[in-house]
Amino acid sequence: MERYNFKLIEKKWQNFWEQEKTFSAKVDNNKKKFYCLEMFPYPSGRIHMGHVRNYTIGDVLARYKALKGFNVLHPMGWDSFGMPAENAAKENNLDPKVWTETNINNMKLQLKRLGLSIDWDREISTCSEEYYKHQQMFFLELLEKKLVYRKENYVNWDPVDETVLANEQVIEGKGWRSGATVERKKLSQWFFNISKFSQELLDGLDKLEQWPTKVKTMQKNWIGKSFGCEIDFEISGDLPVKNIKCYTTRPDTLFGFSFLAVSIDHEISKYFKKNEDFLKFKEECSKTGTTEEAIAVGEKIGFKTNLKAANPFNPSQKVPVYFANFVLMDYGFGAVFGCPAHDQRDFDFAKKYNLEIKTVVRPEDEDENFEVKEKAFPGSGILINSDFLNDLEAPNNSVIETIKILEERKLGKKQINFRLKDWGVSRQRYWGCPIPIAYDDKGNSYPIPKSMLPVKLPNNIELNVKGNPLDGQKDWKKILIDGKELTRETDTLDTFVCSSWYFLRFCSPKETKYGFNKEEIDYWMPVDQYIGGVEHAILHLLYSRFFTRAISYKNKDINLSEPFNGLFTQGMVCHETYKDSNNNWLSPEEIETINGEKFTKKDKSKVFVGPSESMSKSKKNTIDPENIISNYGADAARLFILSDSPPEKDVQWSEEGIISAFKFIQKLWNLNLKILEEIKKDHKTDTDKEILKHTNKFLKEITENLENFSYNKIVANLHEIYSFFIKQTSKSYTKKTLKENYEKILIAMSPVVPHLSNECLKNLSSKHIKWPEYDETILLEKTTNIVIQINGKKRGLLKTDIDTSEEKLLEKINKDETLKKYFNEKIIKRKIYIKNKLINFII
RNA sequence: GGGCGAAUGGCGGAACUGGUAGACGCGCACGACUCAAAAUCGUGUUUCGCAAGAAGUGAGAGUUCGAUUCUCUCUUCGCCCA
Repeated sequence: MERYNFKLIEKKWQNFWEQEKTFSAKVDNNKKKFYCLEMFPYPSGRIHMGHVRNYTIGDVLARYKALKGFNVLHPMGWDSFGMPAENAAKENNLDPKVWTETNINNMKLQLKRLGLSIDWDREISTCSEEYYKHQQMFFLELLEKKLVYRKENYVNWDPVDETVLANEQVIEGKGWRSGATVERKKLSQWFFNISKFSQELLDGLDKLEQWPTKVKTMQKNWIGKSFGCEIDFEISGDLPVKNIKCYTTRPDTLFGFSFLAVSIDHEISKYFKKNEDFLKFKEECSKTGTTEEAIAVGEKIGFKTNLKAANPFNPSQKVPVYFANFVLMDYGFGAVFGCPAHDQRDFDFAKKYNLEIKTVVRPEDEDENFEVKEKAFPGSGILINSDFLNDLEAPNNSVIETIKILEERKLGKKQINFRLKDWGVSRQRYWGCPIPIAYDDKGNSYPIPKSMLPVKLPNNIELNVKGNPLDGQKDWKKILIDGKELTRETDTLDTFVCSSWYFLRFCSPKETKYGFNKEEIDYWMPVDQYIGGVEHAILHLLYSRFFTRAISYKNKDINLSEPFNGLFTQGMVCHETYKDSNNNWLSPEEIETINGEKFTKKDKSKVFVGPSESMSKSKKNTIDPENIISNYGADAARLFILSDSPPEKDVQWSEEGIISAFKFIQKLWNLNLKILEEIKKDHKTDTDKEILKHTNKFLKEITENLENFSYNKIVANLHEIYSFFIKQTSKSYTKKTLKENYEKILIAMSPVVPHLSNECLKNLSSKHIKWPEYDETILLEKTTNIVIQINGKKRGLLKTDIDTSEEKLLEKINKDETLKKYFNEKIIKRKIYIKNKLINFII
């Protein structure tokens, strides 16, 4: 048998597609469009298995839709700004630009070897001036529309490296590189007013029918709409503070009130500027990180003031006012009232400072003497010890009732609050899109005129400096606007900004006047299917949903709302983990299997096999896609990455699996050779019906599985139809039927194994390739197997004509010898007959 | 602590709106080819049992003629949030 030369054939087709520009997309108003997009990669240097899976899933869909007659847009680009480039450049003394471009070239070659149906003419890179120029323009536009503003905000500060850290660079409260304890530091930063769209972003989720509910729930929780009220607390004490406003979702627990806590940035802190103890306390607070998690996990500490807050329902009750580290200024009013019995944070705080813990809600199965002791009880129940609020059902009824009373007495008012905070986009880094702003010496900001864009990043600068390298660029920082000498902003934009509009840029990547061309986005947008990892379920997707709205805001010409009509989140690629007897991780290459047992190649010692986990360098269980493609070919890699698990779940990579896929490719090739021989002959008898039936059944199943993202089942379909055809070729058939049906099968499998399929189709001299429709009428069966159940247990199968009447079936059953023993002259109490499926006798 | 989801052979996983549990693949066993091995092809493969048969979809209950599928309780695991 001729060996299938995947290297030659895959290369041949990849060249063909490139030369013919097979996947080049053009606006065609007579054709229905399909925009298929996978999350673009960060150019780390090499593709990994996660990419292979992501892009194979997308490619199967794009190729299928193209065969279905859609005008498909399937682009690819690079999310090429960001910290890894800056870090790598620092370590190896390189220019981040050179590092990034080298990586892009390398990864592009790797992706091309996968045989993806990508329109490479639309390739974009977010670190290119042609890209970020438009991003700066958008920034200025949003600034004009007052969707961008500047304010002071906390950052994670590494005091040793003198640099700002991203949340993921803070590991257990320490800087990832220096190991120094991270501090909170206030910096003036730029913000996108995403919270203005909170309600819209929430409402929009309901329209996204083709999104996983899981992702929608996550976004809902992130936006965090809450229903509550603001309460005005009367303050007494030695300071000129009359009132403090609090936001609460649980006003019904007011009778459990035992302290009032405000953020260290609350406006009353101005009276404590000279208080040594307060300043010390403030410094203490700065040692906890800025994440919500760090604040939640960290110790709750407070600073007691001499102020007292009165309970609005009981003005004679006066409780102390504290500054507390767990109260955030940007949520509500930066002040909360403490009810220790029914909130764990308040409880911890009350325990520490010996404050009263008064129970005001009892669980339904407890009586009025119920008392909170070991931990807070935040659950639902019945109000107690609450005067006129007693016996209300908490929290549903009690919250509404309490707000009504507070409003009547003019003590507070109903308020909706969102957890979603504005998006801080300033990053104190070099390798990002410069923010097009300049300052005068008083710190006033000026937008850089659009005619002066892009603000280019300076090349070849010294990166091994403390803080932001752009800060040291004295010449670069100087700028003259309208005769005024100003200093440039040295912060760059968060890379999430780059990925918030790249899908628009893909529609018209060469447009020079603006970030996109209106006609092109009108045709292509929204993305019909977006595919990527669930790790971007919140931020990237939410920011993109914000960006399309922000661009459309106050703009008559542009009306974009949801950027991604369909979303699919694929699972991770996992692999077994290996350790040697010294508990060191071993990579799959260091291992060999002898008689089913695994040993190290080096010294033949025993290998301990651990559970399959997502591929990571630290566990050494990664597989390099490049080796896989070189050894087995792109088609085999594609086939296997799809085969074992549904795309939304994790898949386990295994040596056996890829080998099996590789063998199957060879089998398909052998089948092709056999059929090419057979169709030269002419047979007189025919078993055409069999071929027609199987082919149509296959086409029906594969089409349904493609539509439902059941790509793992497609592989099963391919195996089944192969088994049928390899047997069928030894039977008789007419030449024409064999050729026609085999051709349909080749087309149907081409989204999964495009190189092999196209080569086989070419050998058959096939033209006019389009998705083969199946014929339902061929699939109609004349007979069916009816399940015979007795008391719900399967006791036999009877082959009968389709739509057999109950009487006729009963006649048949009575004649059946093997079924007789089960009835055994017993009385049939009941019969359930489901036509063409089963009959159940209750005896 | 809260939310979401999952649990099916030795393994990955099928089973449409409640109707033949285990498709397809891996692994394993046996056979053919071979001096032999690999490759390839064929057959078998949920468990117990020689068989007839019985049990069986994380555990326990419920609804139903009938439950992997629906409801409730619990256990374990995963993801996200705190």
